[in-house]
Amino acid sequence: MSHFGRSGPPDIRDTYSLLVLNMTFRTTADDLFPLFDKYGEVVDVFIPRDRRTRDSRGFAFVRYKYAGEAQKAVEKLDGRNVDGREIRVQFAKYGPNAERIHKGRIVEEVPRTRGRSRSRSPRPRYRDGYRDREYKRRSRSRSRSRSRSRGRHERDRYHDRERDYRRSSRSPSESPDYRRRTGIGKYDDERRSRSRSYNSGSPIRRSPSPKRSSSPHGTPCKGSADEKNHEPSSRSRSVSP
DNA sequence: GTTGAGCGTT
Repeated sequence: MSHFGRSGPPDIRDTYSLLVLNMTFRTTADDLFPLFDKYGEVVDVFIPRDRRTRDSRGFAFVRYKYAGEAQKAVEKLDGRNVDGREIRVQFAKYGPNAERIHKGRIVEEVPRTRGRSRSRSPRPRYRDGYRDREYKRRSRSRSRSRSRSRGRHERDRYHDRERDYRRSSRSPSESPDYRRRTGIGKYDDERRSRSRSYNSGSPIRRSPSPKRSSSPHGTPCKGSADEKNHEPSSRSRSVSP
């Protein structure tokens, strides 16, 4: 077994975590275990994988029982050619729960934003993250083009998935039937249709160009002019897709 | 089929 039959973090209390970088995406824990086990007692080998594709991310964590062995493995396996690529072995700095790790060993738990932070420099934590950008799907502020393929694929796939999800599921309050049955005024219907015109096509996408999106008084966009040309009554009835 | 700096698990 690659994961030692474990489901969660076994015991990193007295273990020394090593971070293996620059390894191939096809390298598995089973391939790293014999290599690292030769230089010491390996407690566990874990390779973070994608939550959706379950694909390797290209790095792994190897936990040793003793720091001496870990250090030895770092010096010996650092630069070792694995599967046609030289891996980079170094001590882990952070833990899964953001524990502070010194030499791969947990020194203290995650500190709060006060106290020790003053003493230490507010180093920019580059956890731009994998998780953050998955859940927050921020494709704007993330100008850090670190990876071209992976980020692009993730964003595209998530966009598609969200679009499908939003398209397939619809709240009853947004249903024309519901509005008609509840007896909401038709002016509301017009308002709704106007709102839909702005969102026509992209449900959540906002116009990237400010001059086009905000035209409060003049230079109406094509959509506004077109909308005014059309009859509101017919639009009210043609709200149903 | 791709990718390449990094810090992690049902």
